[in-house]
Amino acid sequence: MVTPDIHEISRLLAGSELFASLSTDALNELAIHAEVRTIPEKEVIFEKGALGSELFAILNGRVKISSFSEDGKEIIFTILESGNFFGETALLDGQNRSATCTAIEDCQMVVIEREGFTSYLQKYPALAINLLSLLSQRLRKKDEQVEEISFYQLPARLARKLLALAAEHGDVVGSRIDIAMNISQNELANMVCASRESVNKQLSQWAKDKLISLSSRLITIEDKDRLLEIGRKSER
Amino acid sequence: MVTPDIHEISRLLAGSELFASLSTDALNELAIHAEVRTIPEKEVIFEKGALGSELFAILNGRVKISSFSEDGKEIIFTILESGNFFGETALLDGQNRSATCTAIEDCQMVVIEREGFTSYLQKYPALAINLLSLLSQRLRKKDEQVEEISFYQLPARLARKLLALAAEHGDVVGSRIDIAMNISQNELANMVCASRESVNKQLSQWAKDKLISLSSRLITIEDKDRLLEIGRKSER
DNA sequence: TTTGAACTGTGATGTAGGTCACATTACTTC
DNA sequence: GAAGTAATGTGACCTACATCACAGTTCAAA
Repeated sequence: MVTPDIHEISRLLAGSELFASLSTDALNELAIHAEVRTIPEKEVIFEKGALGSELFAILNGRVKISSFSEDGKEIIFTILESGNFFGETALLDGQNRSATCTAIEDCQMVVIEREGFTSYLQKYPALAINLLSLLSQRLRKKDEQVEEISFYQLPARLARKLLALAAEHGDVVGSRIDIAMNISQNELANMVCASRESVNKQLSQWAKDKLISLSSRLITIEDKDRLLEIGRKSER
Repeated sequence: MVTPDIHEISRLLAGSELFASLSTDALNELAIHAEVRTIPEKEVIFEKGALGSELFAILNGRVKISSFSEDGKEIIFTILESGNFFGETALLDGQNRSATCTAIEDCQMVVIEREGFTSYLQKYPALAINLLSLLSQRLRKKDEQVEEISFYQLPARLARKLLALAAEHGDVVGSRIDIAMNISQNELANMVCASRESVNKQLSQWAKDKLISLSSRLITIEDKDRLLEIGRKSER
């Protein structure tokens, strides 16, 4: 665990969607309650149901937010990356962790404890209002997630997820987009509520049809328009 | 549209989960920006995609929050009643309405416009913090909704939904619980992401097995324990 | 008190996609 | 480089539920 000086932490915080709008003085004040933490790939940061009220702001690396059923099935709610934050739910409503969070790459985070944060919220209403806006957007996204699961069938869901991953985490290479996150087809299946086998078959089919190309752990979107098309039609 | 005096509105606001903790003075101040509105059964209060930034606090009656697919399928996210509020998403993140809202009974609401509300948020950080906590709880509930859809199959989903409706909106009559909301089996199906026919067949079966009893627009839970059991097992 | 319209009940049929059971390939680490 | 583990690819089979197509009921309004 590295702990740089206050001004360094303050500078790092300014890169987070949550704290971006705060003044340097305000950030310095918050930085007192913060520390920088390094987390290796595959480490579980917290588990659903656990106690805990730390807030995490990602400096670099990626994290998955997921939940597991009794018999071990996983659903991945979202993947977060540099600039995003998480852990706010348990912090704000005082209950247990609502989902499990796992590093899918080596990560660095700024970690803030509840006390520091809530007193700070009270002092800087602008932060509270910014957070309200961000939470609203998250609610909106979750509504969309529910809609996708219930309205669309697998091909549309998968096409949409690929496009969303490309937009959020992809690298544009000419007219193609690489999705090179540290994600297996199994995890991709868990994002679209489908079995690994079904996802694999659909991806293979699309690879044959030149909509995408597959190489190990890398999906490249070759024909964005046709994927968009598939994502639009085929309602359930 | 009835518009009672400020003190009356202020008194009504105090009954809302959102404003309950505010002082009388603070409520009076907010009441200036509020009006009382009466909405008849079946009226659409706002539609997904529309512009609008009013916040609604329900005084009495019930409302459904839902969304429709291209080809007319509906998914009902939640049913809200007296004491609940809605409309905050578009207000807080400044985007369009994220879902459609329809009165399922005659309703009375207190309606507050964005300007009044946001200036107020800034002035009373306690309100902001209360709202943050409530939004977190809503996020938590949405996560659960996604989990239910993807982990459980119809019987479990339906059993859980009946129990949830009973807990939130039911009337206890001896050892039974009546769910007498103004809801058709079709709408119940839309709450559990299933077809009306499947829901009907499952309900009929349970009625035969004396787990529930059905009379027109009224479902009575006769054997809560067995429903709980069904809600627990039968993972997908 | 009749007459639509909306809701409920129930069988027959179809299918998306899950599950199972492997084979093949890639990635680690010794 | 060998050996083990994790990830991918692919067919055969099965089942939960949707869809379809009615018939019977209840409700409202005329």
